[in-house]
Amino acid sequence: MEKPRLRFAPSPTGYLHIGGVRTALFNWLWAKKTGGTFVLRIEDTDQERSTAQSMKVIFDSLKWLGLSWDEGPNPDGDFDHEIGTFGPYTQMKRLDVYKHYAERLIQEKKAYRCDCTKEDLDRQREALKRKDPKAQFKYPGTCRHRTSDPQKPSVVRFKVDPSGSVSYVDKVFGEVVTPNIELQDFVILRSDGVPLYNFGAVVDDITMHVSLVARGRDHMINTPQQILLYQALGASVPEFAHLPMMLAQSGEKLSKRHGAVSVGEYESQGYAPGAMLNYLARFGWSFGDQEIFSKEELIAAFDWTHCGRGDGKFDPKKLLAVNYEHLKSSRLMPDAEYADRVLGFVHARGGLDHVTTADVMRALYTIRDRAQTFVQAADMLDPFFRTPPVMDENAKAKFLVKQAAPRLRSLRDALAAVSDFTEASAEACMHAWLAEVRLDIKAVGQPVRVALTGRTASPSLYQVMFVLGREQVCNRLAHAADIAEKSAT
RNA sequence: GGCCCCAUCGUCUAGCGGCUAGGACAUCGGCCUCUCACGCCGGUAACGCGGGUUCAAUUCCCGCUGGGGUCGCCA
Repeated sequence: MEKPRLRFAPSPTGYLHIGGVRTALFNWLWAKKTGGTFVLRIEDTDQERSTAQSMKVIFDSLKWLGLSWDEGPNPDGDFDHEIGTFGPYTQMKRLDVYKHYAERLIQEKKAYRCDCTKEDLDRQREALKRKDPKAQFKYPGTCRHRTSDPQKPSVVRFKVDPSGSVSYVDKVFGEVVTPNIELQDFVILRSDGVPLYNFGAVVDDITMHVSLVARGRDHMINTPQQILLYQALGASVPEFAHLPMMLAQSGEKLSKRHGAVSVGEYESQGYAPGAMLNYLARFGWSFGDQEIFSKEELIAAFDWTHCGRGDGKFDPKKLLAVNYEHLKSSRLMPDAEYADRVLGFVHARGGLDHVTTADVMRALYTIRDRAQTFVQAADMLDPFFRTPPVMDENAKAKFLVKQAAPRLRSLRDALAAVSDFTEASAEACMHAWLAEVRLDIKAVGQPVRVALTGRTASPSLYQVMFVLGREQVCNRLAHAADIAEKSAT
């Protein structure tokens, strides 16, 4: 079998949607698995909505996710830079290509110019609706057998033979048959020479030798028209794989109304790209009971036969759980990568610019299995690096009370005498001290925790002590004792 | 409304004629415990309905119902 060529063809009209990412991912996975080619093409023919900024967002998101493309625009260089055989793949730079193919179809009488105006058609549509509300409007073929007025602006329409039918075997849905009678003479080129989706995509997929088109099920309706175009242009028809939709919890189309839907939001909320990919891959695809995958495992396991056909609902809670699986210590992410990623979130908290990767590495083990996101992780790390730690007012009021002051001082004195300050020696020291002052750890644990971290929840006290170091621990205990002293209670 | 697609726990899913219908997330108990988590143990929870086919249907066929997609000089 020849190596497949796949593509992801988003239009730059906003952020990169997680539904789009799933489409990109399935294409990418199959290309990686088969040694095929993954092409990125920007479909910017909707000039009203396309922006250079959202094109950049697409590049950035794809790069963050690690979904690298083999051919397509090079965002790091000049857009005119050629990569591989083709490129850059932005449709607005290929207008003459579409025009050429459209011209050919006209020559061969497979398409014709039509100068019916949009207003005319709208009027006809409404008139029909008034006469028979249930009737379906189709272009009546007004210009099919006449020569359009060259003075008037005209579109190019593709002739559809109403007899016969189009059929193809979808890699996910199986055989799909559409009678041509359901179709109509559709527009392939606008009056301004810009191609419409169906035509642009087909011409591009032909010239870019795309052999498998995998896209959302919302495009399934376009496939018959596109196949007709392939045939009319004498090109071989690619394979198709349509993916079921990812809907919001409400069952509606996923949109901003239903919470975060753009890749960028998840990035800034502290999700790992691998987790995002893992969740999306397992959505509508399965591999026995396995839920957690590295990228490599995904590539090895992916196939089309285990793609489901039913639409699904996006579940942010499960995504969060999958993210935790990727963040906790495991084969999925080495400490160094974790530290690298979380450092940015630490710095983003402000006032912690001095913190280095090495600092994070030292404290990492205390929080790695506790944080679900990098944002949470950075928050947990905060007390280690900020001196004095930010005091939670409620924690202070509840635990740094008068009674605690002498205890904190006494403990400080005990810890100050420990020579080799480790997790174990700190623990041993504290136990000895507890025995000496005849207190239960439950009586002093929280005051100590608040003294050291400013919070009522933290990693193990001894881990915190070890990471902070003896001097910091003693200072913080003394500082907290002073606060407790002045407490009203 | 026409055309098209789909249908197993709340959610993502396994199942491809015979299973106590399995897993994961969520949820609810319990254990662990210096706090919060983590972890561990256990529970609740699904084959939409009606006809067929068959010795036997979650599984195959038909209808219904429900959900979704799409009906542009958007993609």
